[in-house]
Amino acid sequence: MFSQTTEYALRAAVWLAESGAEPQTTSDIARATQVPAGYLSKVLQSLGRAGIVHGSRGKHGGFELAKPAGDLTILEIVNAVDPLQRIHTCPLNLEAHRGKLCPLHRKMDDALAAIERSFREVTLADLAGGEGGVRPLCEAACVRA
Amino acid sequence: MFSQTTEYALRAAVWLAESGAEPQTTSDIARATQVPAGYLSKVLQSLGRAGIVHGSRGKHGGFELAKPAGDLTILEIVNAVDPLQRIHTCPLNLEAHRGKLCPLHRKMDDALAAIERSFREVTLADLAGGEGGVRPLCEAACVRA
DNA sequence: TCAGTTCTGGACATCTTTGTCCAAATATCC
DNA sequence: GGATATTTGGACAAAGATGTCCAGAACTGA
Repeated sequence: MFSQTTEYALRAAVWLAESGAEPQTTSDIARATQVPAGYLSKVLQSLGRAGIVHGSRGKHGGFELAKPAGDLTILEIVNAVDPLQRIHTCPLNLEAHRGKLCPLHRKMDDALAAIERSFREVTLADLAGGEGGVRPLCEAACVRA
Repeated sequence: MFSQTTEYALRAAVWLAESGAEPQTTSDIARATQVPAGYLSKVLQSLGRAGIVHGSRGKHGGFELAKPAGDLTILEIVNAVDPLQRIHTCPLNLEAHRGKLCPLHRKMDDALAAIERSFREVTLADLAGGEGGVRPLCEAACVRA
């Protein structure tokens, strides 16, 4: 349902939100989030191009969030790597009842709209807090190795 | 977000719900729903194995719903071809806080739960009615060629 | 300047999804 | 029984998603 890439991007973003100002190298993040390092590199590049993270090179380089965690929503992360495609017109390419969706696609788009709404309301800061007694990602991962 | 296969399966199911008792051949359905016939054949086979449709061979053969349209939910169709995977445990394979999800995956699973709930409430009969002034699939497709 | 570190971007490998094609099995009609 | 219509299932092809690898650019510290 959610692509692997989306999952990876979110894990990385949450990790960065937790890491505060310290730039995290690709391999740091890979270790913590259990994402294949080579692929994570690609994902971080996407997030970079989308203006969500910022990478700096050389010693003490790495990735940081490009904005405060409270200003970055889950939706932005998702849309950066694998955009949530709303259904605007019936996929059967017909001109009839322009714009208005048939009952099936109306229902499907409603579901997408609900996800969009719910993801727009949550920022990385909300997730990084560890509210509810459970730390972000998973407890053990948060024991920063 | 929803796979091509899911989309195709739903279109076919809605079409069959509209068609009542008349068995529809694969190519009938393919034409009406604009799905590649060869692939649709595979999708219908999946739906058959899941007990959602029933195919009969030979002249006057084709596919029909295996149950009344009012007894088949969207969720059943979706789960037959591309099961909605809830998130039961943190994907980071850690033993910590067994069962309890971290904030990120809690949020993601909530979204999945909402879809599941909403799809469980809608039957093919609901969609086939054409309520709201818009016929199922798309108007033009319903002009049965 | 030099060595070491890290991102960047491209080429490529692998796996999954989507799509095509066809022979065989089964049903109907004459 | 023979001709035709249709599903069934398998093999294969094409495209996309995921994953690997490496050469080069850019930064840091000495």
